[in-house]
Amino acid sequence: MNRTTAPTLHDVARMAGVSTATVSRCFNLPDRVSAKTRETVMRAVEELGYTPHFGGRALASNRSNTMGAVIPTMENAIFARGLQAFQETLGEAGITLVAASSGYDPAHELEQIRTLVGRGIDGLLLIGAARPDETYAFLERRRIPYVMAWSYQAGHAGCFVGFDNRRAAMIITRKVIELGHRHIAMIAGITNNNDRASDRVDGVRAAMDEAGLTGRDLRVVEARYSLNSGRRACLELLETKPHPTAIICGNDVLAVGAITKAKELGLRVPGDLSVTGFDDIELARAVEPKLTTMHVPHRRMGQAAARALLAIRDGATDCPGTLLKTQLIMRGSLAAPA
Amino acid sequence: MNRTTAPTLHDVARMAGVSTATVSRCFNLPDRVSAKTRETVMRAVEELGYTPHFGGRALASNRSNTMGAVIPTMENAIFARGLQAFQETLGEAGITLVAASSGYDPAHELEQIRTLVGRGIDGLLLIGAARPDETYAFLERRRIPYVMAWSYQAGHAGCFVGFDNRRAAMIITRKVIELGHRHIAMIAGITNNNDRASDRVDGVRAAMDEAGLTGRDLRVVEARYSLNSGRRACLELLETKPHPTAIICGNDVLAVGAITKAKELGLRVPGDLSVTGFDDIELARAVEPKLTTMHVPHRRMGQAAARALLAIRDGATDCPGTLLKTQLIMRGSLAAPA
DNA sequence: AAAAACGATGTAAACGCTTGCATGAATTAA
DNA sequence: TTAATTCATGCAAGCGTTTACATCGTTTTT
Repeated sequence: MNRTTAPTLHDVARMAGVSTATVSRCFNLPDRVSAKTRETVMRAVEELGYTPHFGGRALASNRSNTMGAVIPTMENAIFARGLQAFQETLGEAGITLVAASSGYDPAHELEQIRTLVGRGIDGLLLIGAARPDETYAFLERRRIPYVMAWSYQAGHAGCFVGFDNRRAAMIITRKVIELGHRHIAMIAGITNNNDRASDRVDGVRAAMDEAGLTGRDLRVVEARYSLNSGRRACLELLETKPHPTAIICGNDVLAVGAITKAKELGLRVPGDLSVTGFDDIELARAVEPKLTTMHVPHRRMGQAAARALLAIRDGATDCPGTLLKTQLIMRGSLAAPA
Repeated sequence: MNRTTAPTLHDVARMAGVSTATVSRCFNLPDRVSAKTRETVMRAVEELGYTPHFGGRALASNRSNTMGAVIPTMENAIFARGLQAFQETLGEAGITLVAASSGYDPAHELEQIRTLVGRGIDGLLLIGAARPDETYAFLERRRIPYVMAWSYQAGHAGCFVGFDNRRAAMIITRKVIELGHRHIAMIAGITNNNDRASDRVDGVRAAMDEAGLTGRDLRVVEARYSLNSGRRACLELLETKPHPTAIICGNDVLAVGAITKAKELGLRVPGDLSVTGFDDIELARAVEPKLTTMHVPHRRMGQAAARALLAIRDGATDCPGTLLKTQLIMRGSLAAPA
């Protein structure tokens, strides 16, 4: 036995005393092989420590059993969690994940997509819908099945597995207004090239309109995804008069940053200032007061995305997209104004 | 993915009026081809929209330009952050990342490693050193270069890119003792199959010994990686007399859980109870009081791991491992006992 | 001017696997 | 008993690339 090179189908076949075809079938169509033979083969597989060679497999079957994902960054807990679930679900189906990150840059995203496609993926997970036509054109030309997560744009072509960011933001804003707040401010994520962030701003605006409050009553500051940006943005909002009595944040991290800053400035939360988040990550329950936020089912989204991609692979013709529900979670950081 | 229409090397060769070998060389050894020919070939490549087929390439060259990573879970911020940096550094070198997760289960880790190896990776990132001999044997037999991150076991074979968990835990414990604490407890991560967690416990014990405190003075409770587990563990520790005056936690998440529980129970932190963390994730600065913790350079670790793997790929013979430094960050959650 | 060296290109054999088709044995139907 | 059917397995032709090795002009050396 040659110990220096990986064992091949051939080695297994020889050891088990069968043909390579039979060994191959043991892996791919187990019920086409008699139980006895299968057992012999599997014993040889064990003994040799055989693992199928990806290249050979991809070449012969025209399938890579690999799916790609390009997300903004794994450092953001919501994507990390979604990606984890995506990978787990894929793994159950024998698919491995190839991952890349775009750093929120559409040009870089396209570059990453190109690389993954060249690597031979059977499907692709993307985040949101805001990207240049060029990217969509590339995907169409190469016939790569893809799903977009975290968004759900009814008018947009393609397959979505996400939720209605705008509507969710409306719901949380309605609650804020219902409690009596009139001076409302928003700390939004960076909206450039980010439909999730901009939809949330739109949603807040829409709810204000609906309640007869004018856009002038809403001050919006954009901030990068970090506690410190949230703190800075909060400070900026509190420097001008009249103070807002409630700050609606585009995500939990910004909200927690805002809360800590507000407390540092001697404000009571929610007594003097209410703050709301969005996402419901673990952080939301670590801060005092606990964060009132919009719960997003990140894990379920990752799972659903994986299932959608698997369905397409298995021949689903129409888009097996999913519109997920979010849920308003009332905790301590939102109350009626003083 | 429709590969039946994808152009092949052959198509390019025919169009350019050369052999497939020449086309291949245009990609891999451009200076072995005359400028004129190369230009003709590249024009054909452009026109056909040709992209090399990954499977064929991997099969023929026995190289994939792909590296793998098997981490416990991406949902843990420290791994997500390290993986992100790992992927970025790899990307700069034209390598793509294939990712899988083990869920902290050694058997599952081996399974994932098998899959990735079968997929044809040129190198592998693993977390920690605690895994069965079988796994190491497999890697050796398949001659897969690998590095282990988050740990640094001097006596252990293999290449480490990590830090000394034991020593770091000693340092933070010394500080706790130095401030006057004598009744100390620890909330550790699950130590089973986790050398980072068990090294941290060892470190705490060692520092206690060093100070002449007996092991009896240290109560250790293990807890899963979640806020709630930290809360439960904290409660458990506070139910028995004498109360500890300081709780050393194996990671920040547990520490934050402990702090929130302590505050709920009406204890002042750090007045009645000091709490320390480990990792220094963003959460550590979101809680009140801010967490005294051991800073771990997760991103630098991911980068260093990528660089080590690239060095090995490029022929480095001795292990290009790295021992990273951690740093004690004093914030508000640790003070002298009342 | 002949010999040697070189450079550009082509030839063809792998690489490890899947799969349509063929084969032959075992089972069932007639 | 014979023919038809089923089932397990083997045979062998690819799949798209890379890469020794061979080939054949061209240049350099002697």
